[in-house]
Amino acid sequence: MNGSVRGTENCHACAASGQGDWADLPAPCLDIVDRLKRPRELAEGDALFREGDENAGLHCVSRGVMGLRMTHESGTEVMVGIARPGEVLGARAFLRNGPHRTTAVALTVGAVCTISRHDALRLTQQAPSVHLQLVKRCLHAMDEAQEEKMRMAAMSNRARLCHLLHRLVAEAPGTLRDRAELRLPVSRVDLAQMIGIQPESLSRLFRRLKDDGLIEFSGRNLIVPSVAALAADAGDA
Amino acid sequence: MNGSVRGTENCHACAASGQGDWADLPAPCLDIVDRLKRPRELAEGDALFREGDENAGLHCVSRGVMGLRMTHESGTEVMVGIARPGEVLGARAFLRNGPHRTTAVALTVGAVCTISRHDALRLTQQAPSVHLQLVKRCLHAMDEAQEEKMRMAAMSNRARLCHLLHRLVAEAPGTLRDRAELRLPVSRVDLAQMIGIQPESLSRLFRRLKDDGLIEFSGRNLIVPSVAALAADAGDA
DNA sequence: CGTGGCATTGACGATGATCAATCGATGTGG
DNA sequence: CCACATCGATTGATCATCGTCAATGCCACG
Repeated sequence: MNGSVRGTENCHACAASGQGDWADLPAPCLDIVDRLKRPRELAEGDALFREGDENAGLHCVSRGVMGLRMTHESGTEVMVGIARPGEVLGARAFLRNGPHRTTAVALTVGAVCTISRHDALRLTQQAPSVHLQLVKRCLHAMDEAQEEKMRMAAMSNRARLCHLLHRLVAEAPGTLRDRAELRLPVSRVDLAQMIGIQPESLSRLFRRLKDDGLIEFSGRNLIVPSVAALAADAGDA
Repeated sequence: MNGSVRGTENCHACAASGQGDWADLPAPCLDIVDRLKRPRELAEGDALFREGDENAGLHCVSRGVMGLRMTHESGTEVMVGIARPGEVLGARAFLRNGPHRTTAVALTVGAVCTISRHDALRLTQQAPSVHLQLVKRCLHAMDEAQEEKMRMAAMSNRARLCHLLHRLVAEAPGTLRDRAELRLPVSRVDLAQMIGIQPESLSRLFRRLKDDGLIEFSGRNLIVPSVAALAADAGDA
């Protein structure tokens, strides 16, 4: 799929490809970022940082899919977010200058670029636009968190699942017209945790959606005949 | 009510009283804020701003309790936050320079101080510490939103209710030792929405907690014999 | 005294959690 | 190559819980 860009971790290409967090930075800034960054390959399951770790700087996903997990005191882990190429990770911990509150793990093979905390500090101080961009990203993330919190309280499990699938479909590349076909980047257990139900319940929900003709699936492979229908089911019901 | 009796809305006193968001601002900054602010009295039900409103500046709660609601497309309203004296409202919309995404309504009689967008802009530009403080507040709010999102997915309804009550108890004044007695600032419906269940289910949950000796209540008046026991029940189960 | 809003209760059907078993894919060792 | 163990996903059965509809109680207010 996107294995074409392997090796050439270039910020300009990276920012241009998706609508990444750095997309609307002025070109000279991107040049600096490009010089400062250190690329790193990730295998599936590799951790970028863990809950409680001191923040080591800013990370930017260049390939693959990253998962953000949070641990509850009771021990259960919950996936609270998914990051794709172009997205910045660790911005909150960086801005707060405190430890990470989430764990970032690679859900697929991929790569990230890292700017050390030291460099990032200088960068944000010299280029206020970068700082503003980071704040903007956090504000956006916060809007999402709050919206999802509301959705969690106001919508049915089925609607939440449809919404989540819709989001995954929308984010994934390779959607043509209204029909989508993709490989889910997350396990059933993670999926279940993201909408707050048990894996068994998720299985039944999946079967119902299949019975209703909304989706087809086999393992992690998912086919959505009509994305619009999926979105409609995520809105009400 | 009559402007004449309007009290001494003094930022120094306000910041000193609670651990407000302005608490660790340098004194000269507080002086400026004190001059810029315009106080306003609020009756129960008054709206400070509504979803979609352009942000008019920064608001700081000086007395009373404010509720933050969010509307889902389907029409259902959900209370997503509660603000008490010392807390700043509208910081996100101000930083983002966009419309509000929540509606702020007074849950009790109270008062807020407002700094116009124009003044606030000058202030944040001239005093970076104020800007940083606002960002810090947003980051903190985001941590809370994310944590609550996780809690929403990982914990039982009963545990979530205990957690919410514990938070309300902790925030309210007048808790002595381990026993707490307070008047809830929110209706049953709001309470139910905050943990994502129906009012009827909430009623039954309340009764169970009472049967278990965790709480006593009559209308909005709540008595918690052992705050520690309540916190314990919010952790697991 | 009646009315309307809020909270509670009951009854019933729908849904999810839990325990347990099965199935399929994958990987390992003989 | 086959047997075996393992992990993830699914299914079934059962019970607790929640949502829904309806009725009642409570209280403030006109």
